[in-house]
Amino acid sequence: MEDYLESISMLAQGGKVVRVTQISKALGVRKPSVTSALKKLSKEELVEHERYGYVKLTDEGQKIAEDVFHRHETLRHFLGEILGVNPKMAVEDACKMEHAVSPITLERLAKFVEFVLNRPRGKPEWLKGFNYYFEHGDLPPEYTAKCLRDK
Amino acid sequence: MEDYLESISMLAQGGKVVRVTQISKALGVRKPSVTSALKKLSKEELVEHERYGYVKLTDEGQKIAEDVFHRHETLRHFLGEILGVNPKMAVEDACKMEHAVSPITLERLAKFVEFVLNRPRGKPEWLKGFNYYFEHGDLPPEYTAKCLRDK
DNA sequence: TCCGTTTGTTAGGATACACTAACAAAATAA
DNA sequence: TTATTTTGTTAGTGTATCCTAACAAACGGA
Repeated sequence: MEDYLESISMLAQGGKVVRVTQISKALGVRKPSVTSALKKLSKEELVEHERYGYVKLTDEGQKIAEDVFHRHETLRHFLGEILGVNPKMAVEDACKMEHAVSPITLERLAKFVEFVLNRPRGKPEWLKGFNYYFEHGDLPPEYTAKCLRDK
Repeated sequence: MEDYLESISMLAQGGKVVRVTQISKALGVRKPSVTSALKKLSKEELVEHERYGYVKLTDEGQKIAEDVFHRHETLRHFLGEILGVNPKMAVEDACKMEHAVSPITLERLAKFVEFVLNRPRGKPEWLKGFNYYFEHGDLPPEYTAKCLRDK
């Protein structure tokens, strides 16, 4: 259900109206699945939807959608920019993982991503070291040199 | 189903025999759920189990169990030792996430954890900086000092 | 050995999704 | 305005899990 909310929110960007067919395509499910999801979400007061009409999120629904989106983006950034997973797979995995992360963990992950990518400024050296390590299974020359020097 | 395999594998550690009740308790589900899971896993040749008897993993089942366990441990380490999530929650979140991570992403995560915690040796300084940042919402004094100096 | 407890199974049902087929409403084009 | 196409709904199914209640097998002590 979270995916439906997230998708509706995305499709509504810029004040556009949202219809069943769009949601169906966005999520890769058939239209009857959308209809029944909407029925359920209406009952929970997360969307407004009348037969054959447009779909709109309630405030509560919008809040949840934004939360899911935030989880998604945090994971996507972590996977893509820190682990170096390719963009397509980063999105796919983020989609699956976004429903499994607890709020507290997510908050820490968000801070982590922010810390690594922006503090004190820009991507740190060690992350480049990690990329090298991942590609070559060993540390880059300067690390090794430093290690030897330290001995 | 993966959870069943993982659990059976854990319970069998050290050559111990495994029974339905144990699995039931380990996973927090009722015994009929275990019985039917075993029926299914038997059909897929992942476990051996005859009525009222012990439960054993096949080689194939053991392989999958170990893979799940590896995913679990990788995630747990990441959450606990890098993000600093408390141990109990690290386990819980790892349990939920372990079924959502693709193999490629998992491999990168494993390398990342190894890199951060062991290369070139021990926990790096910046990770302590992160912990401080998370607690105080700001960088520790030495970072700030370094920043100013660099200016 | 036989009776109660523990352990495991069967039967039947609930929920959360998804799907197809068939139909109904709305929109569009002739 | 009527015919056609597009869009959305309903009805009925299927699969994956879980559950409870009731029963059956196995185990262990008196």
